[in-house]
Amino acid sequence: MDAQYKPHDIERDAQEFWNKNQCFKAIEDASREKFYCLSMFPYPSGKLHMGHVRNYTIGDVVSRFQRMQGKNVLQPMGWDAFGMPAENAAIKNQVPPAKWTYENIDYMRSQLKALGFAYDWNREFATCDSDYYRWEQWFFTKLVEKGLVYKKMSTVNWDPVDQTVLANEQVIDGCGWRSGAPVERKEIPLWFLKITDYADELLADLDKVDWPEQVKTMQRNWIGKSKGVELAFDVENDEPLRVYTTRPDTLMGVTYVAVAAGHPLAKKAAEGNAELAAFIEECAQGGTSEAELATMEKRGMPTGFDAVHPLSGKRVPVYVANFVLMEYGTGAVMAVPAHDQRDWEFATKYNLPITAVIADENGNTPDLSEAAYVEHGKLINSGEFDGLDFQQAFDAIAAHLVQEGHGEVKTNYRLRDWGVARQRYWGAPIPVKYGPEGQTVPLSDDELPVALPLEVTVDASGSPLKKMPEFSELGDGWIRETDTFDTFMESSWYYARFCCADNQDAMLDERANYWLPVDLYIGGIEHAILHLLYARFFHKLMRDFGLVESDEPFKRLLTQGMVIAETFYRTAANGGKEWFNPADVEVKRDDKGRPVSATLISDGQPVEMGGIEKMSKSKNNGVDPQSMIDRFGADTVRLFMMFAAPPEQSLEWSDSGVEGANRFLRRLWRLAAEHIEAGTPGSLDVNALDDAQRELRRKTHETIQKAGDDIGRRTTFNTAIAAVMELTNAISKFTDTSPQGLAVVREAVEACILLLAPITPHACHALWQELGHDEAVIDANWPQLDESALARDSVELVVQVNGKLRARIEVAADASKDAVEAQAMDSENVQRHIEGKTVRKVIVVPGKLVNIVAN
RNA sequence: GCGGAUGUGGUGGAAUUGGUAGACACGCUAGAUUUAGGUUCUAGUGCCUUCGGGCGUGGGAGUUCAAGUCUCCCCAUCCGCACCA
Repeated sequence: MDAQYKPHDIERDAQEFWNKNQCFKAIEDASREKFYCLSMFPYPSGKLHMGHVRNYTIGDVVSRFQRMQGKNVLQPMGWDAFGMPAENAAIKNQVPPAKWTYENIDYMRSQLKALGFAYDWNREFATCDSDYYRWEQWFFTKLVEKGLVYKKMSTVNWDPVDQTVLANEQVIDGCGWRSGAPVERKEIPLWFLKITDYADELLADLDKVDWPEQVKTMQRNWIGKSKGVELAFDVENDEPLRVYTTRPDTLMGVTYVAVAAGHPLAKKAAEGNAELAAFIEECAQGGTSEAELATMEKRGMPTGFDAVHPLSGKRVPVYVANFVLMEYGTGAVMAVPAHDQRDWEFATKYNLPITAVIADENGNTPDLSEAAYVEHGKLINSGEFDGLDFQQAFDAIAAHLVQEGHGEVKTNYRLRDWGVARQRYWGAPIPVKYGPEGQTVPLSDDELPVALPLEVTVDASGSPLKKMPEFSELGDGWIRETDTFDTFMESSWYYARFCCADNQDAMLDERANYWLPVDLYIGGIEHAILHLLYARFFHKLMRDFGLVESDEPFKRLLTQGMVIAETFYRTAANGGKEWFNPADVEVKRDDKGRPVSATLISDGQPVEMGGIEKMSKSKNNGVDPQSMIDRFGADTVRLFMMFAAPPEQSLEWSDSGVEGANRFLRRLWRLAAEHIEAGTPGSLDVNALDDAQRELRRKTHETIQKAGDDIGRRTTFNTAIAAVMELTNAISKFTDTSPQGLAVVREAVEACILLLAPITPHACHALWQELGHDEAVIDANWPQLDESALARDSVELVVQVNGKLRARIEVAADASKDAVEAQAMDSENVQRHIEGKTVRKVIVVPGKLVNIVAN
């Protein structure tokens, strides 16, 4: 055996072996338990970043672990290939998006292969392949037929200079990113999917999945089911204003009503009011993102109309307000400034009356001088409803409104229908055509697929499809829809297509029901709401069309944290910051190891330390995975990634941490080499071991137990690795080279290799062969725990006096409580600390501690 | 603004069910061997200390024999907010 650890040779050989033998080709087999492990597929942006490496290493570790548990494992990989960056690259470099995308895929595939991931590459596809998106188009036409799709006006960011729709990301400080012009909100007709039809089921089925509780909470809040009342304020000579409220108990506190700038009543009021018309126009300024709308300055203007309060009959003014949006709910809200903070701020600003109708916890009128009182409480100033609590008031007022024909109890959702149309080129064309008489018709099966033309010129002025008559004009006055699908459409069902990616005749087949649901889905926490909710929705749609049998796509979810790194910069003369990559910077430390300064290696001059941030291009703190693979090998990168932090937390990149991971692998290699050198072990006789041999063997089996639990149940790979490191440290200290000594070491070394095999598969592949095994380590079973090896004759307990550690005692494992207590009391240091005191109580926690309470 | 999370030595982190705070690693200090393959090995390393011990898990209160862990309040940072993927 080569005493040197040579990662590049080892990794090349192992990968060749896996390739040649098609080791990771997954075949459906109803007689075997399946395990479908999926990592969120990447957008082919150019090259892998550390976030990808982390994501895919987690998936690979779990896949290989499950394989060693005897499962039939599917781990596929593909490409989320449609999206804006390809169009941006096209504008910048005059390269067609398709060419750019497929070249990126080729490079990134080679990087994934270099990392040794156990993917079934036979199932690979890119979402921009027409073989993939054709089924999405087909399915969309079925949804149209079933009435789950509709078209309605919707607000988009409009760049008035470039005459194009902007994504929220392209709006910087309220201005278009290319033109710099102030962005406007514009209404255009768009296609929507009725996700709200499934709101209740999407909410209820969260109870069926094994997901992190915080993700489920986020989804529940996003769906936002609420029970309230929709009620009407009459308006003279006009339609009644309909509003929704979850607080009908505060209805008597309404002092004004606010409508959206686009509301018909606002438009009517503006007809004879130039000032109001100007204000309404101003309300169209700015972007559409919720964060922007929620944080902008709340402004309003009276319409001159009054609304009639449905309970009191009193008149309240109707305002136009910039924070009320036409497309959410009814486009109008009732305002209760005493009990809603936003209404309070608005009323304070415009000197509108504030009327308290809910008493505080002492039954008094709440103090409203600084803020609204938003808690529930008993009603006041509400006439016949005074004294009722929240629920009583809700019911009584709702009943009253229903009786008068002024309202109804209604369940509302915060969730809005999914707008799936994009005015962009690089996406799947929406399969719809429009007739000369204004007909809207989904394409028939024989008109599908609609292939996206690949040779195009992309510029900043809107979708090129609109300018391609050969695409959009169908003859006889018929034209094709030129909008494309939101890329969330493709990522909403790719996990199912992996089950039968080669099927040319159907979207899915029975193989999908063998593999689905995905047993473990791994990806970034940033997808906690949108992607995961859309995919769950799509799965239920497919189920209702008989394409899949399960209710949920992802049984278990692991949300990984970000990869972050130190940033370094210099401030330029103009005040701007120049960012330097950590690879080009040297950090100096004081004798306690604290970083004190940093210098740029190339010029030796100091740079500022800018704190630890998410790896990004803008801060230039990304570490290139490829350079790390070139330097240390894939196993070192994988090991560091899994060891540096638990998967759900953010992971701080550390060069010395990577060196440490590499050092460990070299040590492991040497340990195996020295063991082989030491001679042939005897056959292990567990009844003939001395104390030291039994102790090492116990450590081996404790490690087997812990590593299996950590990887399989807890997915805390870092602690599994730490446990194996402890075992290797124990092996290093164990110098017994007798036949039984060597046999115990052999068992320990094999355990290390098997336990690490999912994490550092190349090195373990080679070491397993060196130890003389014929089978490859990927086909080995996870090591078997021998419970009897864990047994101890005696255990160490700690003894506390009043909760403070005062002594340690060694007691027989089966010692009685009384015996333990007596031995604890016997201890010299304990006696010293209870001297002069009375022992009030002694608590014995078996196997753990004794606490003596004395005063 | 709303929703979700995080906070432990010089650093990353461990402590799984309320029961020994700091496993494992990085860094640093000292020493040894010399270091052809980004050497290796040994010892030390939370802070303070009168060497008895005291203090210590973002800050403040509380529950308990016992709190990093449970409850309440506060602070800081990060993620998402529907057209980034």
